[in-house]
This record gives sequence, structure tokens and C-alpha cells, in this order.
Amino acid sequence: MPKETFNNLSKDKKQKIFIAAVQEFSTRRFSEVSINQIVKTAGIPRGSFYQYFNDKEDIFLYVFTEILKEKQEILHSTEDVNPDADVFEVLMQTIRASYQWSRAKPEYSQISLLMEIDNSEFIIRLRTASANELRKMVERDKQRGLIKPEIDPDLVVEMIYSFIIKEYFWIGLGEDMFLKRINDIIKIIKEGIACV
Amino acid sequence: MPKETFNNLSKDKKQKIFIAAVQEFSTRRFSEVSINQIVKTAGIPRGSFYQYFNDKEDIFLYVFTEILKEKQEILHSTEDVNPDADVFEVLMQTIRASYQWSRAKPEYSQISLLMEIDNSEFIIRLRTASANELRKMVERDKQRGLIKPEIDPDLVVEMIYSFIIKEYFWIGLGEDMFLKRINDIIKIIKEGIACV
DNA sequence: ATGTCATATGACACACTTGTCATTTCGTTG
DNA sequence: CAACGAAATGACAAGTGTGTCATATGACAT
Repeated sequence: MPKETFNNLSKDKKQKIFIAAVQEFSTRRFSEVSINQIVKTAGIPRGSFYQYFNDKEDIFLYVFTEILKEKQEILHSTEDVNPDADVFEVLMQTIRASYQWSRAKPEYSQISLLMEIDNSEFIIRLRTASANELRKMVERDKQRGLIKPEIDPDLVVEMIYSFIIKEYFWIGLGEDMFLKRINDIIKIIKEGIACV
Repeated sequence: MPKETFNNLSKDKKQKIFIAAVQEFSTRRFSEVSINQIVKTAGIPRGSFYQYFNDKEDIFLYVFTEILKEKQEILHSTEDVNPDADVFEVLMQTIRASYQWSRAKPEYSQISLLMEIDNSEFIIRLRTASANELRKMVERDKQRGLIKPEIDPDLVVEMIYSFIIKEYFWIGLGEDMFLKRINDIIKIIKEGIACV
């Protein structure tokens, strides 16, 4: 995380650096990001950067946690979820909120997206199991008798997770199309595609 | 594709370069691959490389088509598929064969895998719609009344494709586990997870 | 043996990277 | 005002990488 010197900076300067970093991390994958580029767009001398951060990982960690903080604020503010809702309903609601966020801060969501398809040592270590909450929901619904007993919750979570992530690449489609696609996917996972 | 000079090389030397390239492309993503590294492991001088290939894309294209050729030979040799089989059955069979191939040539399949998660301009252009055949099968089964009429074949193909690809990262599990997981996934897509 | 021509070769020019460090600048405090 | 210390700065060393090119080599034809 940033050195003390960074925290002592003016809000303006901090913001300038943050924005430059976001721009870089949202267009290049981690291994391709150049600190040179960041300092150039931030308009600070190269030496200063190393006064503020140790290295690329350091600034990424900063940007990442900053974004996560913001996202969680937004997601939790919309938390008027019906406690009896099943996993499918909750999922749909979360994605809807998450979509709004992506629309409001496209660069931020682009960073998350790039992270998903990155397999640098460092990024892999970072990728948290945000899937955990989802798994718990699946397990709960299984006990409520809403989901077939032979289903492996981990597998379901993985499927949902991997597909929804991929779906975000389609975000350009526009809200209606995007949400319809997600809806269709969830329906397939719920009911299958074969005729009964 | 390779220059004439490369084709004139001895089989041995060609092989040596091919192997070095495979090694490099199977451990680093495209943008990170270094020609320096390739020539070093192949034991040829840097200048020679440029006598044989134009650049990184050039040699990748060569390696890629070479591997594809080999894979298709294997996949087609196992083509004793029942013409009445539904898409689920065919899928399972193809994956089984494909798994064998991955086991036999782990570096090759690693390259395919890396391609899937690569978003370099060049690689994206290359990624063929091998999904086409699958889509046709889904459409056929829809007309045969095996698949619900409201299902969008493209979406199904995408789902299958993205799950299965991701699943290949689990290939270390061993054949039984791997095939069981694939089987479970296909079953979910077919029948869903919700209780009826 | 001489000439020709395709190929082999590694030094070279250039462009990029990262992290360091001696120096300068500046604000605060005595 | 002086002096101290923290922060700013850009030149620097050392490491990547790419693609080119003049020259060396060697096989074959005359």
C-alpha cells in the first residue's frame, strides 16, 4: 500500500495519480502496465512515483481496494433484498445493481474484468472468493428444497460466476439486452434447455 | 507464415525451432512471449530467426496451424459418432477425445488455453468460431423437439463454450474427476438445477 | 578454381522498461 | 533569518526487447 508520503499529498494530486493509474490499469493487463505511462499521464516525475509507491503491485493494490470500497458502498446501499428471495432472484438483483455501477464507472469495471482474465501470479493471489456468499445462498436453497439435492453448490457457483463474468464483455449491448441475456442464462441454469 | 528459407531447413532444425516456440508460447501469453527467448532455447542466432519468420505473429501462426492440424487429425480419427446422438452426447464424446489430446500434448493444449484468455488484437482475430458446428447441432436438436423452442442457440453455445473452456483449467484433477465435472455441467445445462 | 547466390551470423541502433540516488526545493520550526 | 528535514526531481545504470544490415560462409555450377 502507498507510503506515508502519498497520504500527505493534497487531495488533488492524489486524485490525479489515482485517475492516471485507473486509466492505465483499465486498458492494459497487469503485466503490460507501464509505470512510465502512469507518471506521464499523471504529470508527475518518475522519482516521485517511487516516493509514493514501492512498485506496480503497490499502486495496483491501492487502486483496487479503492475501487472495491466504492463498489461495495453502492452494492450495499441497494440492499433492500427480500430475505425470502431465492438465489436466482438475489443474483438477478445484484447483477442489476452491478450493471449500474459498470455504467457509471466503466473504467473501474474494466479493471475488474481485466483481472478476471489475468493470470499473473499477483492477480491470482488477489482474486478473492467473492463467490463465497453465492455458495452459501445455493446451499441454503438446497436445504429449502428449491434446488435438486444431487447438485454440487461449488460447481453451480463456478458456472454462474464464469458465465456472468464473460457476459460483462457484452455490456456494450445496452441495459435491456444485457439484462435479458443474464436473465436467459439464469433461467437455463435454473430449468435447463431440454424438453421435459 | 514462414518464409521460404524456413521450409528449406532440415527437418531437425525445423523441429528444434518449433519445439522452442511451443515451449515459449505455452508458458507466456502472446504479448509476453520473447523472440529472444525462443532463439535462445532453439539455439539459433537471432538473425536467423528473422530469416525464417517476419515477426512474432508469423511464428505464432505457424505453431498454431501446425497444432490445429494435429488436433484435427486426432479428433476426426475418433469420429465414430452415432448420427442420432443429441448435442449433449456428441459434446461429451468430443470432450472426452479432446481430453485425451490434452493429456498427450499438454503444451499444445496449454497454448489453446492461453489463447482463450488472451485479448491481444491478434489473438482475438485468430480465435475461430469453432463454435459453429456446435450451434448447428443445437439448432438441429431444437427442430427435433429435444430442446425448448424459446432457447437461443447462440446463447447456449456461448455458455457451453465458456464453461467448458474454464473447466480445462481443472485438467490436473485426473480423468475421472474431470469428466465427472463436465458431465455434471452438461446435465445442469440440460435439466437445470431447480426442483420441478 | 572461380564465380554466384542463398543462407548464417552477431553487432548495431533504437526504443522501451524499472528502480536508485545525489541534488535541489520548499515549508516549518527554533 | 537560519537551519533542519521531508519531499521533489530528473539523470542515471542496467536491464529488457525488436528488427536490420553488412559481412561471412559454404554449397553448387561453370
